[in-house]
Amino acid sequence: MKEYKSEEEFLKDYNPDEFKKLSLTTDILVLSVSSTDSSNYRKTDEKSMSVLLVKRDNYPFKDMWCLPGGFVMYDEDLDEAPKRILKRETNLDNIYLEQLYTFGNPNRDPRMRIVSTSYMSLIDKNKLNENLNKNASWFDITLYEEKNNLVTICLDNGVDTLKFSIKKVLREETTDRYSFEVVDNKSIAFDHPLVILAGLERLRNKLEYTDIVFNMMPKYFTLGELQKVYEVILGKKLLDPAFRRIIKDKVKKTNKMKTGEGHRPSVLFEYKK
Amino acid sequence: MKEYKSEEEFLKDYNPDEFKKLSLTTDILVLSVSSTDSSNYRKTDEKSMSVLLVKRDNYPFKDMWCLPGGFVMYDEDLDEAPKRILKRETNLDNIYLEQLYTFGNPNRDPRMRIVSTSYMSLIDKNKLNENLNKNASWFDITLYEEKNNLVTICLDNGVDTLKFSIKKVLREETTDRYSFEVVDNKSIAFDHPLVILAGLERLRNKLEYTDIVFNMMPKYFTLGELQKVYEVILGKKLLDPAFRRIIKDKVKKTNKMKTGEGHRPSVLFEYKK
DNA sequence: CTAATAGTGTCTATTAGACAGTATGTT
DNA sequence: AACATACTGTCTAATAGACACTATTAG
Repeated sequence: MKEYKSEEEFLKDYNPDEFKKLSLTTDILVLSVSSTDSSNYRKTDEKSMSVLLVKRDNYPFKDMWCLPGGFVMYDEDLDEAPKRILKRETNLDNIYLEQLYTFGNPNRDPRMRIVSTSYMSLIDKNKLNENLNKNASWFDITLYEEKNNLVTICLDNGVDTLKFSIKKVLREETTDRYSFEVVDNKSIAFDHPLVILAGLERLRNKLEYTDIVFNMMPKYFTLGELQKVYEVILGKKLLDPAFRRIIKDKVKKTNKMKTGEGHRPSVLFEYKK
Repeated sequence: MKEYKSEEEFLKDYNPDEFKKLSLTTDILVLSVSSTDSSNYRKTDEKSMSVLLVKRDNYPFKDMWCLPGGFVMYDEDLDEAPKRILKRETNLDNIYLEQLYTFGNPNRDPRMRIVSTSYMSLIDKNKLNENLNKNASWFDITLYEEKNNLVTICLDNGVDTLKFSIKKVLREETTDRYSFEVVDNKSIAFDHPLVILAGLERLRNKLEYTDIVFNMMPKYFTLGELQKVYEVILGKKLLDPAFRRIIKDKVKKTNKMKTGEGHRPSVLFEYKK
């Protein structure tokens, strides 16, 4: 190994191709909450989680649905890539984004070696007024609970239904060593089932110890609405008094009311930092 | 854009250099617990967190300390790279590893664009019997609590003392959007202060809802030892009865005892899955 | 005996879970 | 009036925090 006298000298002589380079992409799991209009005028809307998918118009996985994503540019900050792509797909800026996980199986893309850093984004759907890219669509998420470490996720946009299963595999003798394996997937491209599952779990965990949920809420909301969002993320019903105790320090009462719902009006709240 | 009839045809024609490729490395935060012998023969050893650093023998950052790491090979699974590097540095297999975060600032490495996926590893130091690589050394960690979002970390291996500070910066109006910025660092290479801080926080959080801590423990341990490990990770004292309530379902009593400590002997426990 | 840690009993304070009740709009 | 949700009071169960006490070894 040659000896250098200074970092400058070393850098001048450095061969950047000593190790074969690879490609880096980013995939964005955009999550939101959907309301499905109730048939009964009195009943409040049912809510469900939804994820933004785009239809691939080119190979590989042509005509399949996948998470929005793209290549990270050589000079681009890793955190900027998902922002750029989100802007392209939703025409929105300043959206909540957090890094989820980096997937690096050598065979995850048929083209070549591509490592992908996934991000999770939470948005309030009401913010996009017809700004959605034409090839993008919201899919409602149904998560079937795990029997012997198998999770099945069903996505539905009213036209297409995508269904896949993921198996949680204990790898070694050490504690806390799970890997996830897609066992049944003909409907969604790449390893995106893993991204979706990882994101849903992250969201569920962060719900209790962060204020992350307010990124999915409009500025003003009723506690009933907020509770329904909690319930759909956690996948279980909550008792009213318990829920109100938990969130009482996170929200601020306004003097606005939501009326015209076929029942007693409710006070609108806003997020209190 | 050319139309292809099949994925095979597309792949045959695919230009892998459409986007400029980059390099991917991995950095491993190896954490363990150190005991510093007490002067008083009766007193139990003080414990502290420790991190494994290696001295760089080449540019860039020549002669500075940094986390063990290296390039991810083109054909290598991302998860395999840290295993390989850990084997090289500690000669140990089957060690707990989890992915931490991927750092992708374009200027984080002076050589070229290098994105780095960091991993956290937890080990029981007793497992390495002189197997440590010569250029590697354990540094005790002291974490000075944050005043106005500033964290200072001090690392000490008995010879060198490394000190740096990290500032937590609220980025935008959205909830839960922090970025971290190294404000004072002349002692440790790359953006490794961020990796260390991220890992310590991850460990602290996971302590309460996982069994991750047992990766740092020997097969048999006393509850006093386990409690000291909890205390050094959390940075605060715990009350005995409360601690024993919390871990009672995670440990199994053995019929072994630890004696000769200058005070009442204690029962040895082992991890119960 | 003393110093030091091991280990337990119990009281209290806080938090979580459950249920029942009252309130108030729309149709 | 009936329905559906809004909102609250209160009891109980479970958990967390605190303190005090006993136990047991080496020296």
